[in-house]
Amino acid sequence: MPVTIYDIAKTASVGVGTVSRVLNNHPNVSPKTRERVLKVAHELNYQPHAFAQGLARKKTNTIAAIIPFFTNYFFLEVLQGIQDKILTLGYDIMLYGLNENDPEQFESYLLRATQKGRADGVMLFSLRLPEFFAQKYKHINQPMILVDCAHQDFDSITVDNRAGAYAATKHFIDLGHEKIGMINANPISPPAQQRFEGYKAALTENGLSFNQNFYKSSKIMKYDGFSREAGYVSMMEVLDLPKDERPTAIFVSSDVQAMGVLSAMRDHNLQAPDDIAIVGFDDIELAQHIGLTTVSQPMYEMGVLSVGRMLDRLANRNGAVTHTSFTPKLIIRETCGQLKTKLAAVDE
Amino acid sequence: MPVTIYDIAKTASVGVGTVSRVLNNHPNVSPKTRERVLKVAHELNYQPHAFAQGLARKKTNTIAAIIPFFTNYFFLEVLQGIQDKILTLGYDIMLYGLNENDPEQFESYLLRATQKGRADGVMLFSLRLPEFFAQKYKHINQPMILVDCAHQDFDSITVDNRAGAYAATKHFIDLGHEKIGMINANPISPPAQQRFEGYKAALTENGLSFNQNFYKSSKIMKYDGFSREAGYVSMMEVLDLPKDERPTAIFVSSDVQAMGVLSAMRDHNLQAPDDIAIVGFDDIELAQHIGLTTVSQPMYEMGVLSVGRMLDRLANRNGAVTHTSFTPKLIIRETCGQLKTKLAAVDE
DNA sequence: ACAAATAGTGGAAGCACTTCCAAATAAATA
DNA sequence: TATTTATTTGGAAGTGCTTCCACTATTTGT
Repeated sequence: MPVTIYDIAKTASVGVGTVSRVLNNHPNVSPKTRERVLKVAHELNYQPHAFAQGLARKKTNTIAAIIPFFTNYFFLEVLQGIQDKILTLGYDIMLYGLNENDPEQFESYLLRATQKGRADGVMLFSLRLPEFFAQKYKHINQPMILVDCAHQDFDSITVDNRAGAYAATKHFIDLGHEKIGMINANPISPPAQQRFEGYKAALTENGLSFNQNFYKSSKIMKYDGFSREAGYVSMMEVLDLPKDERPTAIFVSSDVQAMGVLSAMRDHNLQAPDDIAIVGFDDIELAQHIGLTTVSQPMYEMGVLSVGRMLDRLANRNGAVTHTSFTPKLIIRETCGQLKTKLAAVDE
Repeated sequence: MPVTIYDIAKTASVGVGTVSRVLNNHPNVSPKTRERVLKVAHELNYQPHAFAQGLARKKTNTIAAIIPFFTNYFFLEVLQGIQDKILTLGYDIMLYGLNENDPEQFESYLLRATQKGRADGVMLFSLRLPEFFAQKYKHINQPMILVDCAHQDFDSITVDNRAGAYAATKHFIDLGHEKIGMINANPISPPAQQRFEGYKAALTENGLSFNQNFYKSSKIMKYDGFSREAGYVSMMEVLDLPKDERPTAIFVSSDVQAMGVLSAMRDHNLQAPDDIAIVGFDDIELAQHIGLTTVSQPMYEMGVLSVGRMLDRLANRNGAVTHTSFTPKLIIRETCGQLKTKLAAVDE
């Protein structure tokens, strides 16, 4: 039933080699034969068998993507970038979506994605690569590129969390704030650490000192503390402080957390930016709906770029490992407020 | 370099047939041989070649999913359901994500997903299947199952839009509203039509008449009018009406649109539910953050079920076509307000 | 017109597996 | 113990394609 190149060969009275050559645009086949074969192929409604091609070519034309489906939808836009780029290049995407932060499931996906003959390469998103796996994997001749996470032995594309956090904090300083706090996710997460560093650097490099009372990090493990609940809890702690000991502005390490922060404020009948100014991080879709000032990452571009890296790597397996970092940019909306002086003028 | 079953066969001094039998848990292989082969396979760190298996078995163990990435993130949760279910079954997912509503891209994905030897079946999400393709496809012996869309010739899993809209509208009626409006997406979209029908039915079956002035449908083509902008524009029209001619409650055909509706209200210094009560449809993540009453679809379950259908179909290609419909349920939050009488008592 | 180079072609071998068939071995029956 | 039956086993054939090698047909040069 399914038509193969043998059927074409027979019908067009040529050899299978010739058919293959025509189909793959190899030179060295006369125009008349080429045309005849093409005609027959079309008439028979021929479709190449993907797996057979893959087997013979030792190439799957597929790349695997392991993506955390939970938290912040960061991946979604990156995925869109990848999608657009990759399909124009004739590759397909094999999707492995983690629904929760389960190391076992992660590993099983990793194993599966890296199975021989399944995909030409794998892309890993926002997931910490277990060291033992990295070691094991290095010897396999299959490229892996890391997006929003890093490992010295593999190509990576990341966002400069430190710079983003710095920009957010600096913005508060420029607005005239002096009591600037931060609500962080769980510090075991590298991005959380980096964002904290940026925050601290902005403070100290601009003549403000780091005040432990204004800094809350989460101990919640789920989603590494990048959750609405974590933000809520931390903000509640902040609001336990007497009114005049509270920070006047808070940089929150993610937009989802900022959602929780905002809820906590509402529960205390407080408003951003009037009572406390807020800046988030990520620029999830929600952010624009609620007017959250936040730090935006060029997600789509990261996706596109990561595909480029993958192809480079596929073409040249032994090139030097590269690490690319994008600088995120501050998107100013309502929750950060305006210049303090201006505000004061209006208020009083 | 890569180890094949021949390597195992040689090392274990058995034939390749035996190796294959062991690896596939066929009976008729003595315990000792089985053990020996297994041991060697493990020592050599053997991994079966996915494509070679696929070719020989005439089965890819992959299913393709064509999904619109744009609008309402409905698909995301469905995808999670699919993901969880499918991987436990040993299948992989090939992802084809449409970034925009581009028929050409859609068709190219469709072609690709249905390519011979690429996937065992394809799942189509929220996408209208072109009739010519349906006809063409029917003859291919590859299952296709439709999620959130339908076609008589293929299995489908949908949501009962009519029932959902009915429930939303009925809720307003129960709350005592009499001037109940609807802001709809573009009526060319089947779900939009169905939701409109449900709205209308609820009205007429409960002694209220349909008032053309309270109904606004969108002419916007982008996303079939399921967008924030569309909602905003329609609501602005509504708000052009003199205050006492406006509806007191509005059912909006999607949550994204409801976002726009709410913005429009804010721009007029109006609040839900105090000034106008609002109910949406979809229950996107946003909805709970902003307290939007809405109609929720069992998305995860739909994903899980769709995988089940796919496997059934894979096992029995000639069974009767099935159409499953889920009844969505009303999630009551803040934007719909409370009983009119109660409200009045508080207000005055 | 003839040799030498080139273009075009058929088909075998290989890709890494599964599966079937026949042969060999072991177990069970008489 | 001889014979039948059941269990194991090796390996060839097949899956649909690419690629290489040898061979033929066509040009080109002289």
